[in-house]
Amino acid sequence: MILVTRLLVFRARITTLEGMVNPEDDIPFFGDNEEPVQMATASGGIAARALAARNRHSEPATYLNGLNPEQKRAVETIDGPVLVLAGAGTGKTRVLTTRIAHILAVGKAYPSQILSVTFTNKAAREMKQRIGVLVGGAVEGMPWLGTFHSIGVKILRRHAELVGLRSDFTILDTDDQIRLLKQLIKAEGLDDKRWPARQFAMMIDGWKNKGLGPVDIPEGDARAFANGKGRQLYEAYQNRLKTLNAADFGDLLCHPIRIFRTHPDVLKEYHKKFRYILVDEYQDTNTAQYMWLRLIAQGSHNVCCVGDDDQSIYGWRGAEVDNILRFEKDFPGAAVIRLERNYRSTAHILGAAAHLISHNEGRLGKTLYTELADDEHDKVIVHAAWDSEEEARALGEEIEQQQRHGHKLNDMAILVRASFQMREFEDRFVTLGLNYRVIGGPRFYERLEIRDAMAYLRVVCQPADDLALERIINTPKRGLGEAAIRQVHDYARARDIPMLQAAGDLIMTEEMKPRPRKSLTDVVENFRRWSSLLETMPHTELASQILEESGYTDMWQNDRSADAPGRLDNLKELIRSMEDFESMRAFLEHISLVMDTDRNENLDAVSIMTLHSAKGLEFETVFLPGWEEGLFPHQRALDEGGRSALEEERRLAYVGLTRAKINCHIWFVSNRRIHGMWQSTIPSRFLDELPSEHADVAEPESSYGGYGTSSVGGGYGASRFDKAEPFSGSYDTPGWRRAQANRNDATRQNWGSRSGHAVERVGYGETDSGYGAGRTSVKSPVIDGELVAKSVADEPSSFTIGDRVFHMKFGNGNVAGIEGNKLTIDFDKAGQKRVLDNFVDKKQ
DNA sequence: CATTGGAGCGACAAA
DNA sequence: CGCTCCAATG
Repeated sequence: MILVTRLLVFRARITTLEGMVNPEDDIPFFGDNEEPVQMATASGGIAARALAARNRHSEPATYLNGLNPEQKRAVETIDGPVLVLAGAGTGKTRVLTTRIAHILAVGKAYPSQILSVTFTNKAAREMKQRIGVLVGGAVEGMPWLGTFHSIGVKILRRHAELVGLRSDFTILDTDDQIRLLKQLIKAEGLDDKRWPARQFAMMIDGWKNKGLGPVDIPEGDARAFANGKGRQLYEAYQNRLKTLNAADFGDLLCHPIRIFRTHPDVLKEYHKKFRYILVDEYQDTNTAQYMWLRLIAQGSHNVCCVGDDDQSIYGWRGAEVDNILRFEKDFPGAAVIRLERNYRSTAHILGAAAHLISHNEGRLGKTLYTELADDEHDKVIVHAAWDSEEEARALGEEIEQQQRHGHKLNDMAILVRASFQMREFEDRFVTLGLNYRVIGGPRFYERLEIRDAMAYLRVVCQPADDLALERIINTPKRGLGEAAIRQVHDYARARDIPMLQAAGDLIMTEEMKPRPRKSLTDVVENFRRWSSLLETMPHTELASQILEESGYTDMWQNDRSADAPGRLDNLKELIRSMEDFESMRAFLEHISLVMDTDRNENLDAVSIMTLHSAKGLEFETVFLPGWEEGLFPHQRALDEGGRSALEEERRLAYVGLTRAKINCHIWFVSNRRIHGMWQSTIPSRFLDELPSEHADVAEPESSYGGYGTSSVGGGYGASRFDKAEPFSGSYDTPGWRRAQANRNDATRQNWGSRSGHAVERVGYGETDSGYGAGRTSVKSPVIDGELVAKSVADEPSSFTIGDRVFHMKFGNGNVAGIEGNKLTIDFDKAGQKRVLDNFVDKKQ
């Protein structure tokens, strides 16, 4: 009852607002979904109640309670440009959401007049949910809360015709993009092996990240691909997209920018529209996003960007940390607010992270502090494991241990550098029966059968979608082979019409052989019928009808292979998930933009995800496996990117550490399988950047220990880590120094001796000695003049077929084949394996 | 035209 | 290792 009263008061307040707003300022925009919203609904909301309370007693709003002075300032400074430099765990999201609540509460804007941009769908979802807590149902009136891409689509659909598209354009994913590019490269008469479409797709992505169209790209870039045909191909690609009525991810930003620039009247609408602009993760904006934002922000100047330069991890995607550094120049008079009090992590975790990140040079420099005492908490713990299998096993045991101590699986996460690391954990957890959830891993919508089904739906919704048609025109098999498809394709290209239309024309002629002609007629008629049902039949029903009538479900039912039933299940799941959308088009748009599905929200499960997708999240316990040179920092960063790439890797490590609230466990292994071959690895340099006051090495003898006891070929002696002393100062022999200088070799090989005595752990004395400048030639690691390993065989292998050999992991075996320095060995116990010759000893 | 097997190759991160 | 592409066969 009391609640109801408060809501009424709040509602009254909103009504007043309506009165206050100059009608001119609120030009009805897109109508339907943007009616002025009733802010408080049955669910109420803190801000709503707070405001109600304030109205009665003139008290400060309670939603501001509990904010520290800086946070409060960031929330209340709503007019003019504001830059919030918010370190990890300093309540960034809270500031953003409270700020929105505040803007609404003081009546400065309608929910629909706030533009709020995030990077990931997850962040958008979370923000929406948290705003909902504050302002209740008013959040439903915020159509402009979303990712750059989803907001870009929304704008583009409204003005598609200004860039030569129709508003029902298709959004192509990377896969479609590559297939299309491959066609174009071939059509140009180029060798698609020499000029891989994948690489060209990346170049185009890069250009679009900078907001460059075909005419804008630098001459050098244009020449770099396909014998100087780069620009021409890019142009052809854009033209083809137009014909296909399609846009790729980059276009979702670039097209709106072009529209804003060429149509000031359109831009003006948005200037009036967006009274307040908020941007999350500003350090990750790329040039295109930055331009987009600046164009829009010219209107109100009420732009608030929140970011942390230490968490900039998307440089490879074109992010410009500069954007955050030059904010004050771009928006003169900007208020800059620093949030440095960390509410998330223990002092140990914070201390470890801070020390690590201090090795970076290019940063604004913030000092995070916490008021949590650290004497009762564990340090960051570093574990060593023999290989990735054992890493998974030990990590699994650690999780079970935690579980026995009453910790929820939901509070634990495994954060990996690269997604291929995930599988090992999944395998292990399946055998353990441990619940896990993979976030952003191999995704539902990337499965073959799902993509096929989607292709059918795409053609029905958007008949010009040739890529989709080509995908399924002969799936299931209908006798429309390469020849027939080419015929349709050529016919279509010659007349510049969509393939489906071409097919429709072609079957009326005598040009085709009878058999394919009959099949093609069926296809064309089917699609015509399905399209005509689009407006009348419920979309889920239509979808299952399409899959039935096309013979697609039959195809899998007749399939005797083991995974066919699973695929049928997935198709059912696809149809089921369509129910949540109001139309087939809405469904298609959703999945092209947000590929992630997290079902089973209420299941208690460990999360497995990449470090990149972990940004913004937090967990009680965080596991960070795979801290080895070459994996983390990643080899490509070491080889190509120089110092800045390495610093980005370090920021990634920083992000990983700062996800943890209480416990943080790091793992490194000495053997990892890369490309199916076992390679020896050395611990990541980042481990040496953890200060010993905040990081400990796990005792090898603890419950998960037993490194040397691999099941295969076991009993080859003590663990190499028995005497590991990771944080014990530096080694200083000449050979050690040379080894360090050379450690940027393409392959990290067999460090230390193989005879079982203590391993020489990397003890970088000074941080800048081992890497950075001066990598002129690639050499193999050398210890005291002895060549330890080499990645490329420049001389014949010293082994011959039939040699009896011994391998650390697999035990004894016979050499069965030799290719360069790669040996195929029949092991007595482990079967046939391929290994590098450095890892086996010849027996006399 | 479809199926099959083998060679060859490749890979980081995401909307 | 796992995928795609190609050539050789049914």
